[in-house]
Amino acid sequence: MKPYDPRKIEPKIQKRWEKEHIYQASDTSQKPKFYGLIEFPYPSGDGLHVGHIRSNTAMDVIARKRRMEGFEVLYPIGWDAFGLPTENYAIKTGIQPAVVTRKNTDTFRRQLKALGFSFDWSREINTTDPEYYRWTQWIFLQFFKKGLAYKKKMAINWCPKDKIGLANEEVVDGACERCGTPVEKREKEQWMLAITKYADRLDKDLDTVDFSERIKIQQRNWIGRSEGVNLRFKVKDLDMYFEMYDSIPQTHMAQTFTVIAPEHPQLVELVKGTEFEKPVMQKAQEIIAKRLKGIYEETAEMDGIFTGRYVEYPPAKKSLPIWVASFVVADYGTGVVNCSFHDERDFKFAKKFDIPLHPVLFPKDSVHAEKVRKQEIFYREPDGILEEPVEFRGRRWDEARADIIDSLVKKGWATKAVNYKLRDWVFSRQRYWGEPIPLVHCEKCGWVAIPEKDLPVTLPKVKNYQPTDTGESPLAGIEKWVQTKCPQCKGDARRETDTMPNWAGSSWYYLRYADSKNKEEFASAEKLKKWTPVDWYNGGMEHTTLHLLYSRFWHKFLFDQGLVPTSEPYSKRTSHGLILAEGGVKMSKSKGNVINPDSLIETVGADSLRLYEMFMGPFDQAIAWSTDGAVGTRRFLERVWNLQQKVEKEQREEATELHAVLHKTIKKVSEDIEQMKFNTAVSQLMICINECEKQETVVLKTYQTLLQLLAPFAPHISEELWGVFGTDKSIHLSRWPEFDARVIKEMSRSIAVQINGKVRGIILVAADTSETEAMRLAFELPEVKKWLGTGVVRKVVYVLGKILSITI
RNA sequence: GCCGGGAUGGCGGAAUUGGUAGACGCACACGACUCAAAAUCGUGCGGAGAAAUCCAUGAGAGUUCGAUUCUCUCUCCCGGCACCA
Repeated sequence: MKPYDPRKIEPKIQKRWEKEHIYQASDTSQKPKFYGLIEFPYPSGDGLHVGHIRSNTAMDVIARKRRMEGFEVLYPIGWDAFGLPTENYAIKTGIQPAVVTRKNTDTFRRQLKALGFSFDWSREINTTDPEYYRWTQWIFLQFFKKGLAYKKKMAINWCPKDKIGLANEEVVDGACERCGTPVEKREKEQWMLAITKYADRLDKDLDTVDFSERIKIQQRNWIGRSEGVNLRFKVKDLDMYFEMYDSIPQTHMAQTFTVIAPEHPQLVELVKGTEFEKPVMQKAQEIIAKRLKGIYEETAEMDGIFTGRYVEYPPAKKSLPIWVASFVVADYGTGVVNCSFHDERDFKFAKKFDIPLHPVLFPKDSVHAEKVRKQEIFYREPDGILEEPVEFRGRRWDEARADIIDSLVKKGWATKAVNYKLRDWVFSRQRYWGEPIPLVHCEKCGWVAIPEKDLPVTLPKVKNYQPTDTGESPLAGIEKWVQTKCPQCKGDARRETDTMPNWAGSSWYYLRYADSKNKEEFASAEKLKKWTPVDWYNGGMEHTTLHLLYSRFWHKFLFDQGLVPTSEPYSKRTSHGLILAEGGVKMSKSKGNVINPDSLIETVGADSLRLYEMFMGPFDQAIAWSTDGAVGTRRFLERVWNLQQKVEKEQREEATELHAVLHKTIKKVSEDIEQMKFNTAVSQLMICINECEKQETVVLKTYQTLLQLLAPFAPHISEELWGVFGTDKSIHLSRWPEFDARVIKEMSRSIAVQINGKVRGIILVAADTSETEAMRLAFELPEVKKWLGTGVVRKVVYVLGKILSITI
């Protein structure tokens, strides 16, 4: 027997797989399909991270198991290659981003292949390939044509040092990610995608998919659906009306004043020509300016001014003064809000500006109720008792909600309404390394789409990737590229110089895998029908509210256009935990604690590395790296290798206790993989190998089965040994083992004997031993005799195969 | 502040979802092999105790024959959101 040498075996096996194309998904196969997906990596200059390996291995294990279970498996790979790090590298070095990207993807490809993932490399895609982003642009144009892409002036994050517009995700704790300078806000025209039009379905349809609960909760929080009422009020002495949204209308009788957002478009009209006009507009400007600097966000400090106007408020038969307030924003609800004692912010504001309050909700406990009555403390609790409106006096705040809403609607004061926290998606970036937005601006025709036949609008090569002083994309500096003709009127026009965010290419990439070489469409209807939706998508928790939501939105839009066959892109979504450096801190280049996969493959081998990453801990939790642990899994594989010597050549049934352990292992490994409990699946394999080592010899069938169970985790060593002990056909195309429940059941088991709740002895019995028999065996034990003493048995609880509990 | 998830040996973690707490692995110690070391194999490994035994799953209570698991109260840690009316 040769010693186990992964450095020889692994490349050899990888070549064989490549030659036999065993991981290429067939579009015409009659087998049921399985589409497993991982988030395609951003090919950074640092090479593959051990975190990539963890999630890729997990899905590889699942894909390999599915293949062995008889599915036609699609497990594709590609590169999400547009983005800042590459652009910044280009700025620093002057090397073209496309060149840097090619170099980086080459490294990633080599590393991924060395790890033996069962990717279908024939479908490899790259978001920066014009043949790919042509369709990203095409999809954008569908949004544009349906009016879901629109331009809007809005505040963006601005780094005053770098003189550059920053995306929200490039702002960390209010400072520029790159230089740490505090970020300012600046008004700029931006392309927007109307994701809010889909807010309702993005929320509701979560019920139809198998996403882990915490992903659903996080998406729901982000969408922020809120149910309430809209009320319409007239401004006193003016022919002017305000709508306002109220999500807690139970306390509407407590409302004593109204606030309006300083940026509200109707504010000017409200105070025009009055003595209040000047001070109010001045204060509003002041608040807006402070907000742009982000001051209020930090301090929650309040500011405001009385406008001199009132709204007529029929429920209370009075008029409420209108104030401008710093805590109201124009882009949630309607930007106008009625305020009451029972909202903490309103309460604070009223106290600061001496605005009268009127509590209507009181705690049961009289001491506290008195304090509320005297308006000394803020109060709002679900079990509080209402005093007004009188028809609801004595009812609990939470329980009365539905009835109060009904009554408001009936009286004609309100209509039911829904609001969302979700905002439309800012889709422009003033950057070079992204998909050009395929639009031109013509003086006569406005914004005009580039005709389909002229797509893609390719990125021109530039000399200088440095953003301009004005915050425009470097593309704006290429006058030759910017100047063009209007496709509609053939007159002079100028190209849009903004590019798309890096979320664009990743919003639909899983569709392209179905038909990655198609030159006529982003993917053919037939192939989309064959492969979509994605059956299982694993990725990072950090993408829950951005990528995952964005791609669901794109997919739903495409579904509405009849371009994809399902309304949701992913049937199932799970997430992995981060891998931290040894000591539990974040792995980073600057800290010098990054683990290099190449050297690990060299020292312990790809199989050991894969196995360790599955064994290290619960898959969905963050965990610290330990290179010693990888050495441990290498030792395990050595033992699997050495077990060859004990294998009997003749095929026969296993007759020892090992038989039951083996079947238990088949069961546990099969079930644990489905639940992504890879750590316990691996430990069960270890238990089974330990059991094998105790035997004189191991039956061939047992060894074969073990190799099959190991195959998804350690595909190379199992393939190599399968060549000796299995068949000529790849182990990865063999049939996944099935367990025999009877064999497991027949296993004898030890049962604990408890006396007064404490374990005093253990009896070894068959699984179906009766209570009387168990009692008889228990009473024979000297420990039990001793503890029983002269006591009288008062109660016996016997759980089959688990415990015998005696109370004396 | 709101929402979610945690806390178990020296370390990563396991516990059939109410049934022998610490599986499996790492580290460590001792022994075998060796001139020696590494590798490998064997033994031990929560704490206290000579032992019987007792204590122990963040803290405190409760339910139960029996609680890491269920209920309540509290502490700490991690993640997400945050002027959302």
